[in-house]
Amino acid sequence: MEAITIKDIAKALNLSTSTVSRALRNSYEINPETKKLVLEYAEKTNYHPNPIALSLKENRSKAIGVIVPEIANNFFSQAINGIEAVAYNRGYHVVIFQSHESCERERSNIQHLVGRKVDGVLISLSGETTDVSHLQEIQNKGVPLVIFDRISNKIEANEVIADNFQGAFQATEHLILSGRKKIAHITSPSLLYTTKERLEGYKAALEKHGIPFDEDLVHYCGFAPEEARQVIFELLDKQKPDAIFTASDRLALDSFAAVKAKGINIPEQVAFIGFTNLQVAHLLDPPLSTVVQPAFEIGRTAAEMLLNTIENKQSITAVKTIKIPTEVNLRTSSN
Amino acid sequence: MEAITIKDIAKALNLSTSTVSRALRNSYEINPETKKLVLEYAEKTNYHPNPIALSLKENRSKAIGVIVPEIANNFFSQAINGIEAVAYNRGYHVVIFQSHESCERERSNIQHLVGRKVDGVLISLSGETTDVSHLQEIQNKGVPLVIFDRISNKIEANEVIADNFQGAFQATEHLILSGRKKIAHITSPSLLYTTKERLEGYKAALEKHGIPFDEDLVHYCGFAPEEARQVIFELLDKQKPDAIFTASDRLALDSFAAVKAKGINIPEQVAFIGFTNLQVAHLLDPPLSTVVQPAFEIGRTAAEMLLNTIENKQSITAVKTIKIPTEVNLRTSSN
DNA sequence: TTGTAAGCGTTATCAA
DNA sequence: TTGATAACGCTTACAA
Repeated sequence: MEAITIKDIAKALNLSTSTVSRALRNSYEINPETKKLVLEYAEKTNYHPNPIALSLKENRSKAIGVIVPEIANNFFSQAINGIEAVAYNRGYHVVIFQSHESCERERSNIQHLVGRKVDGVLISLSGETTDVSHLQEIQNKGVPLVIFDRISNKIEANEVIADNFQGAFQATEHLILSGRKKIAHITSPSLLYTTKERLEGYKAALEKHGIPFDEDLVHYCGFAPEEARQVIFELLDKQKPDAIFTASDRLALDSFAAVKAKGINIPEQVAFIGFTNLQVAHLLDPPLSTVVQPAFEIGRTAAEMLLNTIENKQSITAVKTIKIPTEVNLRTSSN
Repeated sequence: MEAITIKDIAKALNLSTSTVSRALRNSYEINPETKKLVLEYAEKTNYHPNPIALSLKENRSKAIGVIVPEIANNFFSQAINGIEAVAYNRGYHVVIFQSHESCERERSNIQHLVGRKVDGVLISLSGETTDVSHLQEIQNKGVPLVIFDRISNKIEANEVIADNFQGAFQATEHLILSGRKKIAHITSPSLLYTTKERLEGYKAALEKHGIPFDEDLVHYCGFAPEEARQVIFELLDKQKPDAIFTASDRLALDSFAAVKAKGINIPEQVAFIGFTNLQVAHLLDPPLSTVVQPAFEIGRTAAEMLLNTIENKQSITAVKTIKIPTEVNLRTSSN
């Protein structure tokens, strides 16, 4: 039941391994009949080249590594879906790791992937990552790299992100146009690039409509489960906003739940809109308006960019950033 | 910037590769000083053994393969999370594939994984898989295998599943105890093992409470997006149930949305409970009672079982099935 | 057109 | 205690 090798074929057909190898790969420098013989035998015995031997020889693995903060997250699992779709079509494997929002773990993941000789790396940075030397190292080693969604301005790399500025602008403007003036922004840790971009979009919308920016209305939340709830309660007590713009699935749901728990009416007293990839936003009570990051599309695009770089269709040094538009879904209680 | 190898160390220290190798692995048959020298140099140059060369030599990869129908699914992404947690702790990599509910794709995934010499496979069957010969083949090859959640009775293998019977029983009984008599069951394709078990639980609860089983109240839904909606509309028109018990996230949401779209009051006219891993069930309008499959736990358990088999802590032939209890969350509009 | 041999990085066997 | 050599499966100069 052991897998058949080129040696076995060679022995069976009284040929040398190199002849068999040639028959299997090239078409030139080989007698068509020999070739036919080999191919038939290979077919019959269900021969498949050993990818590990190939990796060792060619120093590549036909695999790409993916590092995300968490798999069990709508955005990331959808992005992985997009990545996998492209990789599969182009004959690559996907090796997935989670950083669990830990920079230490992220470094270790990178080490593993490099050791495994992956042909390229797709990464969305952990919420903790400020030092990006581990990424610079793999760039120096010539390993193609694409950063998606959670990018960093500390490193020059190919990037794919949602248009966070635009999404945040639209979300905020939507709240303003529906008559809100005191719009809170509950968002992710301040060092994330996406956080900054969204804040800019939020500010730009306020400015456009002549509403002064009040930094007490902006709250940064870590990834601890109870944190958002505390922040919201405090916010509701002190700043008393008439609208909340949240930056992620988790923040949207935690805020939503916290506001309801306080017995505050949504959207009469506090209107909501969130950056989320929830698929049930329209079924919530009341339905939640959302700004959606096209996760699948982001994954797809990032994977394509990476594979193009790997296959030298794109220069490894020509760094660029692709922005994918967000989608706004406005929902009212009536529909 | 190329990775350093044993050869490099040997050359630098004027030793043979075998001595270096020994210094790095064994402690015996080696001069402590030589060993120290090698280890120091290895440390200094940041030497890491090439896992690909090791794989080729030892015919194993320190990687496990995971095949799930879809990654972008709460249940599966949480299960993968559990798998990854265990694998990481025990020094294994996780290679993930999706079958996209296609048996063909599943076979191809298995081929890839076997080719890659993964040390074991974790799989949750596609909704289409009836012929399990591809699984039997890898068993014959001696590749450790654990099937989780979507198992099959056509193959003897290690399995980890939720207690679907118990969960379905509790769900149905809950509806009965709240006064419902005409309880519909919207469920997955009939050939899934989980579907059968849930149906049994449903029937058992009806029987216990003297309600005759009516097969017109049971509807099997494929994975097409619009299918559930159609089924629900028809069901509402013809059978007019006073309660619905659904079998998955998707079916719960689609049914929920369809019933609301019909302008039917939940739960007054139709009560709901679903087998889901939604994290927002309590925020829906009205809150949705759920039977939760402990996805993370299932993944964790399956991965542990697999790694124990791989590392020979468990015989590969001693096949067993582990059932993980489900959790029931009852929710009413008032809380 | 085909075969021989070296090499990818490592370990195991045997000899020194 | 150390070193030379073969082997894992494959490709590719180079030789025949």
